[in-house]
Amino acid sequence: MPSDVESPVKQITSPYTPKSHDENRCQLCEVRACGMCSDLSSDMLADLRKITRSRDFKAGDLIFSDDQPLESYAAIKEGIVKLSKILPDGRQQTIGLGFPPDFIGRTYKDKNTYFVSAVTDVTVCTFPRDLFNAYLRKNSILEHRLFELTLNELDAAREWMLMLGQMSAIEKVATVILNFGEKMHNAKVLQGLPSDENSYELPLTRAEISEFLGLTIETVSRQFSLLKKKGLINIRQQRYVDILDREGLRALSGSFDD
Amino acid sequence: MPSDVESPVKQITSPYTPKSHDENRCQLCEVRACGMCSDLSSDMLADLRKITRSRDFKAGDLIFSDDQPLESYAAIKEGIVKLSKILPDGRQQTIGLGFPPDFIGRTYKDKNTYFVSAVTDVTVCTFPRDLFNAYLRKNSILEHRLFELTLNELDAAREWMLMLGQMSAIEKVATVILNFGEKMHNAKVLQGLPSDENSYELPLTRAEISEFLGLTIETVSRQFSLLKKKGLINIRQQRYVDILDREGLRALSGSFDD
DNA sequence: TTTGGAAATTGACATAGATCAAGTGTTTCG
DNA sequence: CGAAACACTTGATCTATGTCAATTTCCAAA
Repeated sequence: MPSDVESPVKQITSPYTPKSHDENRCQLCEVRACGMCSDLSSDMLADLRKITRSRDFKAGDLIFSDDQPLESYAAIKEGIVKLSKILPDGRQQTIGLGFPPDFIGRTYKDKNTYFVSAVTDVTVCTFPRDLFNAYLRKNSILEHRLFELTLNELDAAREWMLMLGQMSAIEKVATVILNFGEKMHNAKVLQGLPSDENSYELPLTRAEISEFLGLTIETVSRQFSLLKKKGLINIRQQRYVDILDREGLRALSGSFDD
Repeated sequence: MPSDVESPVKQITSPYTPKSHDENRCQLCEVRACGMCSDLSSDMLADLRKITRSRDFKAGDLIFSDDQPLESYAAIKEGIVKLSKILPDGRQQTIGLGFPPDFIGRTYKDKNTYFVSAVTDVTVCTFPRDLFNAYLRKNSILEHRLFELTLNELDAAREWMLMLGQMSAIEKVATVILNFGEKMHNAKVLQGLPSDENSYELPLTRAEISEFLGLTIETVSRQFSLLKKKGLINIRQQRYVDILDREGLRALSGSFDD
């Protein structure tokens, strides 16, 4: 339990990096087909595009804070973000991760109840809060899509609650190794890159994994070593994971094998 | 860790208890003003009423299972339900509680990923799945309202994640005592009953509280005794809580005092 | 009113994971 | 290239919570 309250992020970034209103921006968008815009007609997309800006963040940057009024929402085009909550004494819990094409920000509220920060370098498409909410109220196709994405997020949050409340350290770690593998694989496929499902670079440091699992760094590290000793995984240069025995991992993860 | 996999509920209930299509049912509904129907015009309400049925459950009854196809959704009119997930080896985690006027069921999916069971005797208003989804797609006012309710549920789920991941046993118990007090107070006010915010009947048994907090019955019991010894609460007949020192409780709960 | 059973409490002990401390790799930057 | 900074690992303890077991309290049915 840390004694001093530290910000979970390195710095707060500068305002909008204005970019030209490239007419083709949405057509070229990495997440056009699968994200929040996937059901929109070209006309609707053209409307929405008028209020969007592309914006870049460096790894570690704060994207949204939990205390300042939210100026905009965002859709992740590239990179990974984490959502986290912090207790008055500084204890921190990661409550979700965002991958492309996730939407971030609390629609219909002017504040988030959590921090959003960049885990890797990140590119997002931003929407000014009030304009976006107004547009959302008028466009029920977009609202429907966002509703679906929110339902998925709720399902995921509840899955993590089961993990946080009931799983042992080894089960938690086995679960994230499997989960991250899947996420990283999807992200690569989305980018059109080749990807081996059984081999990937860990997107989070041990410290970040421990914040996510509700454990300490040391415990996470010990579980990695244990899984390695059992021959279920291999780790190269601390950050590259090879899954050697997927079924064994899944059995250890305590979850259903679906 | 229990060795045998037990159903988290006593029994599965019989099918619909048909009731007459009372024209006034919706007007008289306990949760007309604050629930999912709150924004609907009388015309819309009349449409929706045609597909609804009122249905009663006894404490302990299973309402929705996580493995059978979902036949209907429901809105809670009276009573308390719990949502829970279960691991293959029987470990169970309560992932949410439902009070009037909450909506239950996974919209746009034909299965829940969790169990819903009655904690107390419960009365709900049910909607056949396919008819409701179809109606929802046509009525963006209703969909908007449900979206809002879902966003609130997501906020709540994330709040619990912080608790599950970071809080100590005493903090967890202090937090639920405060939370349940608020919930029970709201429920009473909604019913037009008198209510003392500092004195209420616990809706859950120690076993249910422990499933909610990711602790054991014994640990929960010990924390209750400890809070009593510290003079922060009093407990009568095991189920009635008096909050004697709200500020002290809140300080112990580790949360912000908002 | 008594009695049986469920729910809750309490105690003694075991242990998973936290904490504290001392390393070893890995990357960055002068 | 070397040194500093950071990320990770490993070991030795400590402690909060789980586990097992024995009561006690409460409530319902006879």
